Amino acid sequence: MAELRAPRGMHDLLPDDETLFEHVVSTATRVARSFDYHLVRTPIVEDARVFLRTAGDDSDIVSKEMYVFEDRGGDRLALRPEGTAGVARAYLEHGMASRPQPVRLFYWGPFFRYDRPQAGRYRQLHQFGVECIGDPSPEADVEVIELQREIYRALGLTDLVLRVNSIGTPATRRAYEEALREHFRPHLATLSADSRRRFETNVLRILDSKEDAAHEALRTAPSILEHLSVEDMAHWDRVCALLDELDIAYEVDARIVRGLDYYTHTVWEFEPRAAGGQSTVGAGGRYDGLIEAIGGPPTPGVGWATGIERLMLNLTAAELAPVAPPLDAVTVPLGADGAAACARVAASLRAAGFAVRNGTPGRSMRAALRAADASGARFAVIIGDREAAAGTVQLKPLVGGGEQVEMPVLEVPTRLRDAQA
RNA sequence: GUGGGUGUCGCCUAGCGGCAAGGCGCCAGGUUGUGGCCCUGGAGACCGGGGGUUCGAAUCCCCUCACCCACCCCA
Repeated sequence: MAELRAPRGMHDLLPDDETLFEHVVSTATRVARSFDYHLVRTPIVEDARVFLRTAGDDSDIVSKEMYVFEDRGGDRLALRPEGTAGVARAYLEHGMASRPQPVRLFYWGPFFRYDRPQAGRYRQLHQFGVECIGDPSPEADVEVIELQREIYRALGLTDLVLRVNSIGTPATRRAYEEALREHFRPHLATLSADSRRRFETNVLRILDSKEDAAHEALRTAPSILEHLSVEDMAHWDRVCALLDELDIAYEVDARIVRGLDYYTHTVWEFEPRAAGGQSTVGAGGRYDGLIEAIGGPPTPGVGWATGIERLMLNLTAAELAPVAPPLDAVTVPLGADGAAACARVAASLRAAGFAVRNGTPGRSMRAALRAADASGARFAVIIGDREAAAGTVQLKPLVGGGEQVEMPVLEVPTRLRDAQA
């Protein structure tokens, strides 16, 4: 066992996994671009206040999961635990409110949560997310949900369940919280300690509790949907109607309240049908109060994030992981002149767009061909001193049938291209 | 933070008081410059770490660390 290891809950992404990671990111990127969303890269580190002011003091992210540190200049910084607050900060800082609204952005990269690791849960995780900022309409909510669903579909994940809810505006939420308190007050003695604490700090999140999930008080709790104002209800009804219009299947789940305080109106989650522990693949919501919370003008926004590692787990389980594209050729150098010629031929083939490994010089032909075979390359390009002197190569197909052919160096790119078709 | 499980070459596994084995992978060979299958050889392990019991510990006991799984919560 190596003495030095990657930090707890953080992982090296080795070449085999990287193929899948790249597949997820490139697929999501392609779909997002097709909806006119554009990549934004914000720093991995932010002023801690960006998250402290937005996520809510009782959110798990702030209360126990954030990596916070002081830099050498005494600034209080945080490794970003989620993406929306940083993107909102960038929107504000760069005056994106003066661009045509809404501003459609996507991002991907690492996020950090100081959490106890387990299957599908990491201290450094990667998310892909989108934000649609500056449009208060239900149409924007449904656009980002549709975009999310299209990404899952493009990846081949068609068995995800979409659960949707509305948590209204802060005003209706406050009224609902009062109703919830009245409902839970008589049951306080029998609820878990965690729920009793939430009763004071954030009563909504009692509904989140799995510890008390079977408690009678949770089953009989009033639904937030019954407490929506007329305006909230209009927004919610429109979201449902648009989802129906687009044939996006969903289930209404009044217990989804989201872990972060900044959400308003529509909130949702995508989960595999065979739900296990850490199963949520992606989740999102509307966050009309967030930009105000970090010092900007009232600005509506809606977005979601999806866990790249969790997508990778689901794709692997469903055998939807792609195989890496094969190497086009490996050179087999024999002798000093052959080695020099191999390097030149490899360079010219790469310039022509092929992926070429230059074979290790000094090996026996047997060993070199074994290595070429193990690489999975389509062709071996054999050059010994004889071929080097003649300006030719022995082009040997490594997969399927096909005879080895000696040909001038200049003909090799054409042959490789023909063989691709 | 709370439970449970597991630690033996790079990976997977056997051994469960008496010389640490095997498979995969890696390297080199199997007579001239030709891969896969097969065969031979090689490198690679202070058996997670520390302490104890014993003539003798990978093996039994204690402590510790790490990882995994689950809870909590979430991506």
